Amino acid sequence: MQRTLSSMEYTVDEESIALISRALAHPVRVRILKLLAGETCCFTGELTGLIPMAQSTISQHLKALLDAGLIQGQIDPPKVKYCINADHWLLAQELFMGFFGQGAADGCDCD
Amino acid sequence: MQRTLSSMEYTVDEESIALISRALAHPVRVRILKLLAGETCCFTGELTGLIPMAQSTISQHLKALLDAGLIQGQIDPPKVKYCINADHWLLAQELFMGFFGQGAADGCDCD
DNA sequence: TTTGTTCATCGGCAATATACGATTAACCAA
DNA sequence: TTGGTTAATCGTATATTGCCGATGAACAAA
Repeated sequence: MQRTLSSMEYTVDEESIALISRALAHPVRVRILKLLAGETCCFTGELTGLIPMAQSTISQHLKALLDAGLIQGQIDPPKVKYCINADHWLLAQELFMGFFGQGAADGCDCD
Repeated sequence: MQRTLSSMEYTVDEESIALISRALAHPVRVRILKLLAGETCCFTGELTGLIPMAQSTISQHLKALLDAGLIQGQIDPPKVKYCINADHWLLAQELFMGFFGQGAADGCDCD
């Protein structure tokens, strides 16, 4: 995410929405989240069976979701369990609700 | 958005969420949407006065939002009015509500 | 027609994202 | 200790993104 040289400052919410959106910006990550949200839990190994991508690639996508705080992992050697990070999930939900809930209601004379 | 060689197919919703998320994945675009949604009505390229970026850069960001269907433009020579695309905005809202509304409620044995 | 205004698009550069195979790290079991 | 299993990380190639200045297109006004 390249930034301009000029000092452009964003609010925490703006940054948060952008950060979470980046995590959701690839359909396979949306798919993974759906799988994790549906099932109680999941191993990485099971995902490799469900998603036709290299194991390393899936691991990268999981890392992206981890970095965004949308999921969490728990080591259960030699496997790793991944699941939705409920707290952050709720925060993200509220964040997007607030964002999409704003404006666009009072019409626009472009129509 | 590079795709795997293997035939990975996604649902319409998954693709839509990824597409809209890509549009929201940069804080300046979130800011622009807030500005457009916040002001009573349409906005023009006075955005260049509010955002310390080159005019061409802002135009590119507007195009990204246009392509995602989140905003719409109306030519009013020599200016262009932009505003939230209310219809698509509502669809996006419902899409994300449905997405964030799923799962994460029935707990997870990772905790 | 000429000039001025506004916005989109082009070209170029640097940074990031995505994919893969290969390797490494961690751990259990024999 | 040795071997097997699982997942993260490394290295690399390619595609995309983001920024800018410069140019082009469209149109109103003089």
